[in-house]
Amino acid sequence: MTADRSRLARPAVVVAPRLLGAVIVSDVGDARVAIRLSEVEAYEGQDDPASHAFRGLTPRTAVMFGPAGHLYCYFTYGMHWCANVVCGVDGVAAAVLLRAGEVVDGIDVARSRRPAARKDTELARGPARLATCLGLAAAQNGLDLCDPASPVRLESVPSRRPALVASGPRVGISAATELTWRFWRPDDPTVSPFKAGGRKRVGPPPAD
DNA sequence: AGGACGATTAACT
DNA sequence: GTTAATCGTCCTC
Repeated sequence: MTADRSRLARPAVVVAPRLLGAVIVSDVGDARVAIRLSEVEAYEGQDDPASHAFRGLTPRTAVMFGPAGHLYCYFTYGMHWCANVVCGVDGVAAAVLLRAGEVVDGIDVARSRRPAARKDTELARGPARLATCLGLAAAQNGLDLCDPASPVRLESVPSRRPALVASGPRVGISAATELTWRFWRPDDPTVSPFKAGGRKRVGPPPAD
């Protein structure tokens, strides 16, 4: 069952924990890969200094400002693609970064796209790894995940927030590190390792 | 026009 | 534990 758009048209912080256990299905490249999500992060747009949309609408962030249920793909570190589910009402930027999951279909295709993975739990353990498994890049930016005819879809979104959800600071950011907007399934082996965010400090250490 | 930096990963010591 | 890879985006001249 493809996701109901109205359930995604809420703040990213509300939607994010509810996507744990949901399945994203990709038919990109005439091969199917499906991933059950185990780790996500919420980004709330113009109020959130860690969000790409913090400084307003640009060509890159335009999809984040659009209606919920679309795919926001971005390129980072000169080599990696990452994928988000757009949330919130039309005109308000919000998105959930898909950080990790378990490959539940197309495992041979996922392995071929991720030759460096030594174990199946590493295939989609990290946002760029997850996007690579699914074959997501620029061409998939903006796709409608709620359309049953779309090559990339969101399915099996739980009707209720899962009973077991862990939360903590988001990974790899240097602003708003006090917010615990990363959500994951505790004890799931596909959850990515935590890395403290931001670039290395230069200058005196923080005053306690 | 120039430069700093990044919602990361893999391969090192 | 550290670091190179690698380029689009955005900010500041």
